[in-house]
Amino acid sequence: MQEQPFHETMTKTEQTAPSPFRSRGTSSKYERILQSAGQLFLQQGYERTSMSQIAHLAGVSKGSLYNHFENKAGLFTAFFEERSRTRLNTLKSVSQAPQPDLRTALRQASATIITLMIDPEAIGLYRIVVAEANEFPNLADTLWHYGVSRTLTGLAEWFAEKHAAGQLVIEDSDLAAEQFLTMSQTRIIHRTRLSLPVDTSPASIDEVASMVADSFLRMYAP
Amino acid sequence: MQEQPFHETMTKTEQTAPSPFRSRGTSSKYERILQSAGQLFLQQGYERTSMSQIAHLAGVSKGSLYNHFENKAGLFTAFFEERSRTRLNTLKSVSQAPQPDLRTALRQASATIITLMIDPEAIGLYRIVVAEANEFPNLADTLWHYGVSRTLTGLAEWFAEKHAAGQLVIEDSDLAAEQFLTMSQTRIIHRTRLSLPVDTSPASIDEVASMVADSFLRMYAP
Amino acid sequence: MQEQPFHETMTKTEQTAPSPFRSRGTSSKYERILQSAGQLFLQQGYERTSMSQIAHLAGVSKGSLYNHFENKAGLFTAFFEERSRTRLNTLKSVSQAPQPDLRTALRQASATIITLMIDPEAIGLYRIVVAEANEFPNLADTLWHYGVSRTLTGLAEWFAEKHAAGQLVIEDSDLAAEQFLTMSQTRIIHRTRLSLPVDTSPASIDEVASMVADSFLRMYAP
Amino acid sequence: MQEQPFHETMTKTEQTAPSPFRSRGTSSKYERILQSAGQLFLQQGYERTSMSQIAHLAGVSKGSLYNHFENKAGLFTAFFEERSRTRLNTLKSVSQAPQPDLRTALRQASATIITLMIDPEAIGLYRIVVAEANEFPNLADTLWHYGVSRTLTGLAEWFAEKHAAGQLVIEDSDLAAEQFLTMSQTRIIHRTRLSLPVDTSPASIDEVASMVADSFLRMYAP
DNA sequence: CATGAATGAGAATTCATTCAT
DNA sequence: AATGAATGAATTCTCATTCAT
Repeated sequence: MQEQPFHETMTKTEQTAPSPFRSRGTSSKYERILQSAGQLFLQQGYERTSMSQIAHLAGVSKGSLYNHFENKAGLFTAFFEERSRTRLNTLKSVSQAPQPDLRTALRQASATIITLMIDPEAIGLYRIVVAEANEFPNLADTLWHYGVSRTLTGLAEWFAEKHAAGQLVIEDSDLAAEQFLTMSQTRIIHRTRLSLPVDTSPASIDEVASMVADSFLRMYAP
Repeated sequence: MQEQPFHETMTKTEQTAPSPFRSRGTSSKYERILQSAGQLFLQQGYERTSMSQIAHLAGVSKGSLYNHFENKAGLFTAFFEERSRTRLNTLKSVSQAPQPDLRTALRQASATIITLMIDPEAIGLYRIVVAEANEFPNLADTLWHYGVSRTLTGLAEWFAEKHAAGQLVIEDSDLAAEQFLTMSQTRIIHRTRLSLPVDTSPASIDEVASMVADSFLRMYAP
Repeated sequence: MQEQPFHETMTKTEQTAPSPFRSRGTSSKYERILQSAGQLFLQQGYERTSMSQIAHLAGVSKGSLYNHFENKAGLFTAFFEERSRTRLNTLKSVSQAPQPDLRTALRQASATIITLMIDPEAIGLYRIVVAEANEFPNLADTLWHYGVSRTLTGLAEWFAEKHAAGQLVIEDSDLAAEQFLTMSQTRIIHRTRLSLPVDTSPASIDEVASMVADSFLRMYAP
Repeated sequence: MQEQPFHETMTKTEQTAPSPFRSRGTSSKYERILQSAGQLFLQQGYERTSMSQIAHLAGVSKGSLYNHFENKAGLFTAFFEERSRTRLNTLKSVSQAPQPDLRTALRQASATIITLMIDPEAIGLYRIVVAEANEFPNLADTLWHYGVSRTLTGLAEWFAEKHAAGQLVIEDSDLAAEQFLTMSQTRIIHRTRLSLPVDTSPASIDEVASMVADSFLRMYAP
C-alpha cells in the first residue's frame, strides 16, 4: 500500500500508565476495578452487572469499590468516560499527502470508519449509550465527543481542502462529512449493532466502502 | 398536496378495538398485561421493569401474570412481537400514480421514513433490540421483519419501476433502497436514537429529506 | 416346588373397579386423581407435590380436585388410605398343609416378607409415613393396620400351631412373630429404606432368609 | 452397677463451647444459623422449613444466611453433616474388662443401643434421611458413617474377642453384629420411628434388651 | 485504605384455594 | 360437576450499600 491517505490515531496506549505511583507491581487497584467493571458492563449491561461481580473479577473486596467510587452509577460513568476517551479510535485526520487517486482515498477512509465502528469496544459502547439513554443521558455526549465529532471534523477539514483544490465541489463540508459518515454505516455497521448476521470480512467492508466512495463522488465530483 | 406518491399503511388502529364489547376498564386481562408491560419495558428497559410494576399498572395480581405468560422473558418477547407487528408502521409501498415530479416523491418518501422512525414507539423498540441483543437475539429479527424489510422491499420495487421507466438508472435496486434508507437516517434519526438534542420539526425533517432526495438524484439520475 | 407353606394374598386387583358406575369408558375421574396423586406423592413427597401437577397428570382441571376432595391434605390421606388398603401385600397366613421341612417353610416366609417389604410401593409408603409423621400422625396407624398387623397375626398363628404340634417351643407367639419380622429386616430392607446400595437379587434375599430361619430355629427349636 | 461392659463415647459436649470467649448471645453467627436451621429442619423437615424462619430464629437477617451458605440445600447438608458428626452418639466399643456375666453385658449393650437410637436427635436425623432420600442421596452415607458403622464395628470386635475366648461360637462376627443391632430395634425403635405410641421407659427398654440378649445367646452360645 | 459480614428491600416465581361461568 | 383464570401470601435468592475491624 503505497499511500496513506488518512491517519488513524492510536490511543490504546494512553491508558497504560495513568498513575505511575499507584500500583505495587502491576496496575493500581483503581485501574483494575475500572477494567473489570468495563468488561462486565460491556458484556452484560448496567443492570445485569453487580458490584459483587466487579469486585470478584477485579480481585478486590466489595468495600474497596466504594473507596474509589461513590456508588455503582459513579463507577459506571467513570468506566464509560475512560473507555470512550482511551479506546474509541477515530478517524481524526486525513493526511495531506499528495493523493494521486481521490476515489481510493475516499474508499480507504470509509473502510477505516467501518472497521473502527464495528470494533467490539465501539459496538459495546454504542449499545450502552442506547440502552441507558434514559437513565444516563450524559453518556451520549461523551460518546459523541470522543467518538463522532473528531471523525466528523477530520472529514470536514479534508473535504474543505479538496473543495479548495477543486477536486470536489462541496459547499457545506460539515454536511458532506455527516453524509459520508452516515453512508458508511450502510449494512455492516447497522446490522452489527443489532447483532444481526453480517459479513464483516475485509472484502465485504471494502465492497461497502467502494460503494460509498462512488456514490460520494457522484454527489460531489466537479 | 396534490399527489400521494407513497402509501403508508396505518396499523395503529388495529389494536384499538380488540374486544369490541369490552369497555376499556374490562378489556381482556391478557391485553391489559401486554399493554402495561409494553409501556414499562419501553420506558425502563427489561431489567429495570419488575413483574410487580407490570401487575400494578395492569391492575392485576402478580400471580395473574403467570397465568398468561410463562415468565418474564416470555411476557417480554410476547410484548415485543405484538408491538413490532401492530405498531411498527412502515413505508410499505409507493403509489404507482403518475408522478409529475420525481424529486418531490423522493423527498416525501424520505420524510415519511424519518417521521416513522423517530416515532417514540419505533425508537423504543430499536433501543430495546440494541440493549437486549445479547440476552434476546431474536428481537432483531422481529424488528427487521416487521420494521425494515417491508420498507426496503417497497422502495426497491419503486426504484425498479423508475429504472424501467427510464427515470432513474439503477442496476441494483435493493442496494439503492438500502442507501436511500441509510441516508434518510442522517442526523435526525441517529441523534434521536441516542437521545441527543435534535430538531425534529417538520421543517427540519423536510430539510434532511430534501438533501436525501438531491443526493439520491445525483447518484442515480440518468 | 412341592409345598406351599405360606400364602400371600394378592390384593392388587382389588382396586380395579371400586366404582363401576362412575367412569365414562375408562376409570372414573375420582380414581384418576387418586392414582395420579399417588404417583406424585410417592415420588416427591407431600410438600414437593403441587395440586397443579396432580391435575395435569390426571388430565383434569385444578378445580376438579376440589370437587372430589376437600383440600390437599384430604386428597393426601385419601391416597394413602387407598394405597395402603389395596397395594400393601402382606403375608397374611401360612398354609396348614403338612410340612416335611420346617426350615424351608421359615426360609420361604422370610423371603416373602423381604420381597414384599422392598417393593417400591411399600418402601414409598414407609417413607411417606416417616417423613410426614409430625404433620399426619394417622398415617402410621394406617400403615400398621394394613401392612404390619396382618403379617404379625399370620405369623403368630402359625407359630402357635407349630408350638401345639411340638415342632417349636414358643411361649409368646406374638413376640416370636415380632422377632421373626424384625430379623427379616436385616440388611436388605433396612438399607433399601435409606436408598443405600444393596443387593436385592433373589439369591441375596434367600441368603438373608436362610440366616433368619437358622437363627429362629436355634432360638425356638425344641 | 459394678461392671461397665461397654463404653459410650459422649460427644454432646463437643459443641457446647465452640467459641469460649463469646457469650451465648454473640456466639458466632455461623453457629447460630446452623443451630436454628437444625432445630427447624428436625422439627418440620426440609421443605416445610423456610429460610425466613431460620433467619428469624437465629436472629439474623435473611441475607446473612447467604453470606455463610450457598443456598438452602447447602445449609441443609451442612446442618446434617454437623449434627451427624457431633450429636450421633454411638456404641463405639465394649470394654475388655473381665465380665463375670456375659448375658448382662449383652443386655446392657442392647439397652444402650436402644436408648441411643430413640434419642430425639437420632430419630430426627433418621426421619430426614428417609424423607429426603431422593433429593439428598448423600445423607444416608453420612448417617451410616457417623451413626451405624462405628456401632457395628465395636460390636463385631467384641464378638470376635468372645469367640476367641470360647464364650461364644461366632464364625461371622460382622453378621452377628448386624443381627444384634437389628434385633435391638424390635418394637421400641421401630415404633418410635413411626411416631407410634410405645413405652420407652427404662423398664420397657430393659425388657426388650433382655429378650435380645437371651435370643442372641441361644443363637451363639457354645 | 482494605476488608467482608450484615442488612433489608425487593426481585421472580410458585402455590393452594376460590369462584364466576 | 367441570373449568381455569384470579388471587395474594409465601418462597428462595440477589443486591447495593454500610460499617466495625
